[in-house]
Amino acid sequence: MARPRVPAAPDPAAARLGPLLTRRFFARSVHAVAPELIGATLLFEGVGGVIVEVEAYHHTDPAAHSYGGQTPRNAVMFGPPGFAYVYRSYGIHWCVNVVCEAEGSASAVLIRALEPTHGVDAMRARRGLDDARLLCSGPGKLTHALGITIAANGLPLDLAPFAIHRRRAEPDIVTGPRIGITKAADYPWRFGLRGSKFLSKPFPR
DNA sequence: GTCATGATGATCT
DNA sequence: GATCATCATGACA
Repeated sequence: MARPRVPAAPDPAAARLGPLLTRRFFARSVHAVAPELIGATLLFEGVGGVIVEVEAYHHTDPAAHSYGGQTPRNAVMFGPPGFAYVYRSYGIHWCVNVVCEAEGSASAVLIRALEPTHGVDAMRARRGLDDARLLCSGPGKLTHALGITIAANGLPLDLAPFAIHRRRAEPDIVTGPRIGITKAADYPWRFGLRGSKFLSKPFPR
C-alpha cells in the first residue's frame, strides 16, 4: 500500500532538552549506558534529534571492532570514555559510536537512528529527501544527515561540535538482536524506543 | 510489501 | 582475496 508521503512534524516535547551529558555519564558499563541513551538528544553543530535506536558493543564481544585488539582504526575505542568513535562502513558510509566504560575497556555504543528535531531542513538538504522518517533511520543515514565524518573521530562528546542532552522522561524501551552482524548475532544488545516510526528496522515481536 | 544486488574502501588473512 | 556494525534501487508479488 502506498502511504501518502506526509513528513512527520517534529515532536515539540522532544525539543525540551535535558542537561548536557558529561564524560562521567559514559564512564559506566555499555549495558547501562546504551538503554539510557534512548530518548536523549544528539546534536552535531546544532543539527540532530532524539536517539531512538542504539546497539552496545563490548570488548569481549566477537562482533565488536575492538575484539581483536587495538588497531589504528579502533584506537579511539581504547581511549577514555565520552569520545566519538567514527569509522567507515562498507567503504561508503560513516557510523558514529560513543565510547563507554574506562580507558582500555574498548567498549562503545553505536548510534543507529534518530528522530529528527533540530535542523531538519539542513538534514533534508544533505540527504535529498523530504520524509523525516527516512532522514536518520540508520547509522549511515544519520551521519550523512548530521554531517559527521572521520573528522569527528576522537572528539569529546561534551564539547562543540557535539552535544548530547539527557532525556527528560523515562521512555518505553524495546530490546532485540543487533542488525547486520554475523558474529554473536543472538546477543540482545539492540535497544529502541518502543513504537517509534524512526527506527532503522522494526524490532521482532 | 519482500528480496537481491552493486557500490566502494579499509582492514585483515 | 574475503569480509564487513550499510544504503539505494529495481524486480517481483
